[in-house]
Amino acid sequence: MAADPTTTSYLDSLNDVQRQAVTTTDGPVLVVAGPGSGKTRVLTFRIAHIIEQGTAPYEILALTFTNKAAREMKARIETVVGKRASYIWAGTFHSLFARILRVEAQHIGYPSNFTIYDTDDTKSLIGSIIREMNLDKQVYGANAIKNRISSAKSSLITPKLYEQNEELLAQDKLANMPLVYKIYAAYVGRCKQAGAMDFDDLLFRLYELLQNVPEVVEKYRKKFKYVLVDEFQDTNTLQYAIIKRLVQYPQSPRNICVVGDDAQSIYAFRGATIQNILDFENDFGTFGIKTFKLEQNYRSTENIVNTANAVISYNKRQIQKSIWSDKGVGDKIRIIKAVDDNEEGRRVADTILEQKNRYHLQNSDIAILYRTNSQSRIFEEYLRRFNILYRVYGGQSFYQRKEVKDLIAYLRMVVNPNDEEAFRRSINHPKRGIGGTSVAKVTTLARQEGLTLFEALKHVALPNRTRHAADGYIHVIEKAQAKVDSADAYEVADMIAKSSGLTDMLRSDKSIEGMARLENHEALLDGIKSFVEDDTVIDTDTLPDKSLATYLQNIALLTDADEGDATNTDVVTLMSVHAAKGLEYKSIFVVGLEEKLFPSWMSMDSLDGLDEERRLFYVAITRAELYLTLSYANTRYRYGKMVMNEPSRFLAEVPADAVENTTGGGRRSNDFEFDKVARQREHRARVTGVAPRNRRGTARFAAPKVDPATFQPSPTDEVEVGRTVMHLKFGEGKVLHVDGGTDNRIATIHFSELPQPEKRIMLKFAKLQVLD
DNA sequence: AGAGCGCGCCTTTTT
DNA sequence: GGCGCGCTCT
Repeated sequence: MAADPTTTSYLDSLNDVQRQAVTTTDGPVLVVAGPGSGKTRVLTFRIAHIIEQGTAPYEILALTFTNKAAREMKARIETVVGKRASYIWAGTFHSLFARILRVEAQHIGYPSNFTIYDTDDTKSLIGSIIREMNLDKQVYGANAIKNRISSAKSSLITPKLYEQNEELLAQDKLANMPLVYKIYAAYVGRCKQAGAMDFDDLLFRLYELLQNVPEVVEKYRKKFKYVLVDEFQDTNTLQYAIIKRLVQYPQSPRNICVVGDDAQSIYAFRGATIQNILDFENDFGTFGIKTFKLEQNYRSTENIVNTANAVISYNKRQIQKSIWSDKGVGDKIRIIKAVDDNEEGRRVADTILEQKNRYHLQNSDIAILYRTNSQSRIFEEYLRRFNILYRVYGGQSFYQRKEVKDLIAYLRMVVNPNDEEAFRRSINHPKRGIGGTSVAKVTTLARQEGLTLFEALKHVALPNRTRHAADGYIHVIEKAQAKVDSADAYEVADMIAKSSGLTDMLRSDKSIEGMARLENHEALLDGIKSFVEDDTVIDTDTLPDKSLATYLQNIALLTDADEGDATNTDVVTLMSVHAAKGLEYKSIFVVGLEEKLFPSWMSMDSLDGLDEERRLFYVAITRAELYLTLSYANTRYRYGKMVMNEPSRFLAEVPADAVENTTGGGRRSNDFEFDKVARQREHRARVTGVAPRNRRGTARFAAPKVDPATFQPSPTDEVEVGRTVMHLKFGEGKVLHVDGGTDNRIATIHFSELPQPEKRIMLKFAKLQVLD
């Protein structure tokens, strides 16, 4: 196709290697991309280029590591190719595969309403199995077994293969857990029976599907003309096997592009292997593989890039490349030495204030990165005292909170009554007098008769009073089930919140924590409501699905980082180094640089472990554009005990000439004074109950821009091109365009108050008031 | 069956 | 230091 003006304009903004990586669309391509080298630009332009050349967007599969990365990518492609971008199959492995499995589940004996078990469900189910097998749970730790099962699945090892694998059996014997293979088999059976898949199953079951059902694999091979994989260094054996299944077959065009950086591989702990990059070169070597190395770093100053290079050179095994920058030497790296974790927190907050003043930085230019999520607390404390707004990513997500999971358990029961973990969670919560003994009876009957727990509950012999309670529970679930096809997710959820007694139970708890729980409970209902009312078009090739089942599958794959940034965007970011991958900030603080913390004590006994920690440190420092500050404390509290730590070995690997000269220890004379005042303030806050809790608040769901009381939705046939309309959430907007079928009209509306003003709105769900 | 108390474990990192 | 689990008593 001849280059039209738009085509050339985006290609012009790339350097030579980038442009080649973009325009070499056909055949296998490996892009090795250093930090800040424009990897995302290449990926997005490449997809845009493929579309410009005439491929339909829905024929492109783009696998990213996080939902956020996928969303960003789509938004950026949209600026080149327009609205068509929304049809691209871009998302995480887990979310896109769940979407396929929902359609194809029947081929592998699963309902399309399958439940997704999260980590808690998995652990709890493994716990039940251990108990039922009468094993000592001191010896058989649920966590260890979960990891064992997870890595088996990630390496394509079924229970059957596990049982035949001498090496794995020997390892288990050595760990005093010779029966892991039996637990694994039982676990897989129970998941299947419950109509549930854990995170690994979303990959593994899809792999099985592609392996065993020819018409399905045909269908998706035909559908996906181009496949792209971001962060390829973090894929595991199973993920790569799926990719190969899709693109590696006779007569395949092998239009596969993987982008990655071996130096940024930080997920070996969950089965990711750099081996995939090497294998990729072998697997596609005979099919004219093209390799491009992006080595110019456009993000960071020379000081930062040189430091990163120096640090990573301590790792022996790596793909040769030389990352360079021409952004000038830049500021020296600062190192904060603190006597304890408190001082570390205070001095980091102090430095943030100083940088904001000196360099005119916004809060949003700054991030604090730590090795473990538990380190966030102390920084939160001092940022709060200094009146610096912040947001913590990671840790417990909203949907992991107990009170939220309690209501979700009921919703899961409604959608999939076979869901064993949802049953256990909801059966006696709120308390209705069905305790351990009764549940044990139910479980026994279920095992004997091969029934699900919910079925068994209906038939099991129980004392009168308990029988009555059980019938009440069954009624709550079944009444909601009767409604689930005719009502939307919110109506069902609202009904069950009341009929289960959950709302009443939370209302009666007047303690501060109780009120926070009630708030979260209500926030969940609000969230479901906005899911139902959300009338923007996301995946236009499928009709919007407001069912409870869809809602549940959506939230199961949400992580904390995906949740709304809607309210206040000028905040300092706090997160783990892992969560920071792919992001960049003008100023970065890497904190807690101590032996046994960073590198983690868990990884210190192996060279591979240490290498991965070093790559993690490499990822951390390469997030910085202009300013990099490293900090450590000589002592800190861990499990309530004071521990002493040596400074991290990684600090010694930072070149001395890149570091700012700090003469004289750096203690300020008023440090102690400040401490005293601050402590008193903190104490007062605790006593009066104003102490900050619930760090993420409930504002996660965007507040309506319009007063709902005066808002009057107009009939949708009044929505026409050129009219000014009011939307409950997006405010005032102008209708640019209306399309779609008669029974599904879609309006394109420009909302001037939004950062991305153009929205596509489905009129059949729309809440719009026509103003003139 | 449920409330209350003490013990022990936890902390890597995430979809 | 805090949470979850199990034991014991009612």
